[in-house]
Amino acid sequence: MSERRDGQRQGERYGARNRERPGGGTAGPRKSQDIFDATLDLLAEKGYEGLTVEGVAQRSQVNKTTIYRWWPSKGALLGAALTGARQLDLEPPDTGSLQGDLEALLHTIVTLLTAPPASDIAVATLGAVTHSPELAGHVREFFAERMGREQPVFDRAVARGELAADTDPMLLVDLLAGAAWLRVVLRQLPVEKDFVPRAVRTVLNGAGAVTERHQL
Amino acid sequence: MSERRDGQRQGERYGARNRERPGGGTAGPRKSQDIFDATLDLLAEKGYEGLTVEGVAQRSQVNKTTIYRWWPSKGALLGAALTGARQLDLEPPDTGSLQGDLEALLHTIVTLLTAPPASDIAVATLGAVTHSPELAGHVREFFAERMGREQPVFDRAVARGELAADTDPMLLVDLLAGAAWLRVVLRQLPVEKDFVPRAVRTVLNGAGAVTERHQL
DNA sequence: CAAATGCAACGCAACGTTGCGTTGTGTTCT
DNA sequence: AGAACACAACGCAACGTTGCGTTGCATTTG
Repeated sequence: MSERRDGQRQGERYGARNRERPGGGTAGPRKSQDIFDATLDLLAEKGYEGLTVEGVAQRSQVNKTTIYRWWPSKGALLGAALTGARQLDLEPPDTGSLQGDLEALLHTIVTLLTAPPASDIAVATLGAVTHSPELAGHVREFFAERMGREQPVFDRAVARGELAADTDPMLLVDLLAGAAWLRVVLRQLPVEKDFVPRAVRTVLNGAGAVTERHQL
Repeated sequence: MSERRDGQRQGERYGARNRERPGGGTAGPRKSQDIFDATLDLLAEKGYEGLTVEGVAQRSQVNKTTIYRWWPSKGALLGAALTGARQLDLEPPDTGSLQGDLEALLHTIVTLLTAPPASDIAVATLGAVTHSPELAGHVREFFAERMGREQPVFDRAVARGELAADTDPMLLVDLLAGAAWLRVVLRQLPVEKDFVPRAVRTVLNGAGAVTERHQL
């Protein structure tokens, strides 16, 4: 039932991304933005299974033939819609300390996974990875690109002496982000207030008791 | 002839009434085991979306009506099938040290997520959590029960002085298991040989550089 | 004009449901 | 004991519905 209850995607609707038809860049239907909006809206509302091409066509005021002429499948359509979605663009932080950066990073992730309407899109998309190889490819690229953008956080930390130079940044990110995913989606437990600082502290300082600490 | 053959025992279909049958086990259709097997097989083969009730009926040599008489939906059927699946029962380890236990635990998880055929079932099931609230409930219970069974690992570690008494065990498990999930499913990267020991070492000792370590 | 879109219909598969007949296994009644 | 019965479970066939993805042809639009 809910109609356009979002309202923040609208602003960037005319972002001129797919508008270059004559020039010959990225092609797409004339109303591609409407189609993408409808796709993400419906994904958020009904999940990946409930997302239907015919539903998208109806909401975006487009014939379903048009959609099929440009994208061969539901996965491809969603992939294209996500590519244009700025909602998942998270700026990597720079707070001055590694702990601060990681806390900001994890906090952003938790927010993305819990705060509607972005959370509906994010959770449904990541959950659909196991169903659509096409989507899986997009998600893989997304994570790879994100990792690249987060690299400076760790470079700075090494420069500050907060991190051993041979540390694997991806492992740290995976530990933190993975814990958030597991907690929110699989365990379906609320994220306590201190989840973020505790997780970061554990990853940085360890949970080991006060026994010996082998120096490097 | 009497024509009251069906439709009146709706109330006692699933749930409470699954008692003694000739087989002596938990009941359902006579060939429930065949049905469950077919369900998990097809799930592994085609994923959650490709899993169809009619496919299960065909493979298990049962009419689809029979399946619908006992389970109202695909999610319910899969939930029932998973309940009987012993493949996901992982014995919590007891190696003598916390590090050893956690490595064993994480190794089991990584194996479960990567080694067919169990991995197909596990990945598809966990991925389907975002699509079926019914399944989500089962998964939540599964994780809760697992956490309970893993508790002794941490109790022993505290007793040995390897872990501060106020440590949150679930956080450690979530960090490790979440990282595995993210690495395997979302990033779709291979798990390196030393992933397990490195992850455990990070969680126990921290990734912080050799600066000061605040002593408790 | 030509490309893009609209439209209507199609075959296909799976959904979930229904009515009715059949099987199998106990129970009861001579 | 053996025939008759009761009843739950099962099979079968068909139904209407939805969504998929496709096709041929008319119409709009730049």
